[in-house]
Parts: sequence; C-alpha cells; structure tokens
Amino acid sequence: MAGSKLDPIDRMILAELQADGRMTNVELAKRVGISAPPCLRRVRTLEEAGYIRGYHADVDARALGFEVQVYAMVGLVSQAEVDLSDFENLCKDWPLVRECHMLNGEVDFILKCVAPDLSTFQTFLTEQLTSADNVASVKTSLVIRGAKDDPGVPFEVLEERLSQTA
Amino acid sequence: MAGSKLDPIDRMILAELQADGRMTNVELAKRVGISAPPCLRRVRTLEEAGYIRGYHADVDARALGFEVQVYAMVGLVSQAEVDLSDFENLCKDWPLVRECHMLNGEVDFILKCVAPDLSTFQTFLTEQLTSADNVASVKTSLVIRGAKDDPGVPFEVLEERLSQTA
DNA sequence: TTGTTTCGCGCAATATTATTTCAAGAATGC
DNA sequence: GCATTCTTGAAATAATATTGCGCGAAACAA
Repeated sequence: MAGSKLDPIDRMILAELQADGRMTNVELAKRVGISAPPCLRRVRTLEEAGYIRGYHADVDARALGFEVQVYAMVGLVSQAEVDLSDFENLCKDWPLVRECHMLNGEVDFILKCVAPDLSTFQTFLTEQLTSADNVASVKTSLVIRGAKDDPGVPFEVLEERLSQTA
Repeated sequence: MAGSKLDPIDRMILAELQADGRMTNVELAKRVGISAPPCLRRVRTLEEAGYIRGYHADVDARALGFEVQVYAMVGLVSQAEVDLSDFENLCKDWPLVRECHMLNGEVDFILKCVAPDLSTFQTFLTEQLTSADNVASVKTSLVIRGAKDDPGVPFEVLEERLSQTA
C-alpha cells in the first residue's frame, strides 16, 4: 500500500499541487494528461500514502502584522534524548516558534520564529526561550528581507536524477 | 480597495485556509459562519489583496528521495546592495536552495537546502555555493530531525493581540 | 430624526467540479 | 497462453463553485 513507487504521472501531480494546491481536479487531470477520475484516485492515494502531508494557504505574515521574523540558534546543556525531546515539546507549545529543526554541529536546534514586533519577540526570547530548562545558549538573527521562499522540493532535480538511472 | 482592514471573519478564513488550503468553499463558509457566496468573495478579495500568496501541497521530501536537508549560513565579501541582490539572484537559480533570507548580524544569508543525498549536496556546496563570486564563508548544518514545521503565522497570537487593544 | 447611500449578506439559479459506477484494456504472474 | 490484478475512461450522479439580484443593516448627510 505504501511501498508502491511513483510513476511519472504521480510526480507530475505532486509537482502541480506543490505549485498550486487549490487547483481543481479537472485542471490537474488535464495538465498531467489523464482523465479526472483516475487523477482524483491518484491524489487520494498520494495523500493516504503520506507523500502529501496537507495543503496550506501561504499567507503574508507582514500584511497580517507579523513584522518580525527571526532565526534562533539554540544550544542545550544536555543532549540526552530525553532532554532533546523535552525541548522539542516546549517548541511545539510556543506559537511564535513556527519551525524547529535539530541540527548537527555546534548548535543543537534552529528555530524559525515570527512576532508582531521586536519587543514581543524580545519578551519571548528572554522570558521563555533563554530561560527555559536545559537551554545553554541562544543566538538570534533578524530576517532583513526574504529573497526566496519556494515550497517543498525541486521536482526538476528529481526528474533529472531518475532519467540518468533509467 | 487594498487598504481595507480585516474583520474577524477574514482572519478566520485565513486561519482555516492556512490549516487546510484545499477545504471546499462550502465547508469554509460553514466554519466561519456565513453562506458560501460571500465567503468565496472574501477569499477572492484576500487573494487579490495579497493576504494569500498562494496554496501549496506540503509534500514529504524524504519520501520523494530528498534525504538531506541543510541550513547554510553564508557570509559575503561585499555587502553593497548590488552584491547582495546578485547573490540573491544566484540563489533563485539554484533549485537545491529552497529558501534564502537576508539576516542581520555576522552572517549575511541563511539558506535552506535540500538534496537527494549528501554527495549531491557536497558537490553543490563546493562547486556552486562556496565557489560563487563574492561568497566569503559558508557554514552548513545538517538537519538531524524535524520537530515542528507549522505553516505561516499563529493566528491565536494575532487574536490575543487584537482583543487587548479593543 | 429622516432620507440616502453604501456595503455585505443570503437566496435562488446556473455552471463546474467531484465522485461513484462500471465495463474494457493493459500489465503481471503462473 | 490464460487468469489475475490494476488502472483507465465514459457516463451518471452528487456536490460545489459561481453569478445575479433583492434585502436589510450600518454609515453618512442634512
């Protein structure tokens, strides 16, 4: 059920829905060159198999009053598994933290944060993040401007790669 | 036309579509408590006003064969505006670079990269990124595991904030 | 207050789309 | 070669999106 591999049409579907997640199934079917019913079945299968995790509107944070975006590099005192997942759970409870990734190297985690303004972020930083259990160090960098923000994966690279093996 | 502010229903719509971008308009209307036609009109208005930039399927990179995710911190030799935007344009042409944000502080840019495997990334790193014009330093960190990856903004925080002013 | 304008709503009608059903063609395995 | 399995596409049906329009509430003017 999940071990099934993807054929070129599946990958086209994924690429199209990554680019426009609200496309109608009729339009999608037209683009990938099959009729609507099998196209819809493929989409459902891709969803159930976990290739598609969900669909999200990309909202403009600034327009909504979130003027500040920050990357925070966090180092912990202890890297024991329990302590790592404790910190991850803290992050899950902090709405200002939108992403949390565990890294190798000097830093243990990188956090992507948003906030309405700098003082809101500073309050969060000092009262929540820095003062959390097990947090040893936090280094933050404000995002001055965004230059690229593409979703997901580059299917072009995937196709290239597959055509070489084949 | 664009200067119009958002009312609570607009924000509910945004929150719902951020959580599930493929929700039908009928379902969306039900959730925000109005009938379908005005709901659809609001969605269109939000799209045109730029509050909604687009919709994207959230695809599982690992399942698609992109085993490697990396954050790269890039320092440039020159931070003159021309050189900054030159580098940004380079990033836009690199499919493995999914995001590029300009930062304050020691580092000039943070890049989020994906690749099918480590060697593909290493090749990109040494032959493209590190050796690009004006690039002074690159420090990379592999993502060991992802703990949180929520889209967009926390509308809860926005509502909190608005209820205090009101 | 009263008249007027403006705005956004929802009903109803229509156009599109999603979804189910099913028979037939391709791929796979024995 | 033949049966099994899968997937497709046409057709029918259900659901959804979209348009047109009249109504009532809020904003505004006098």
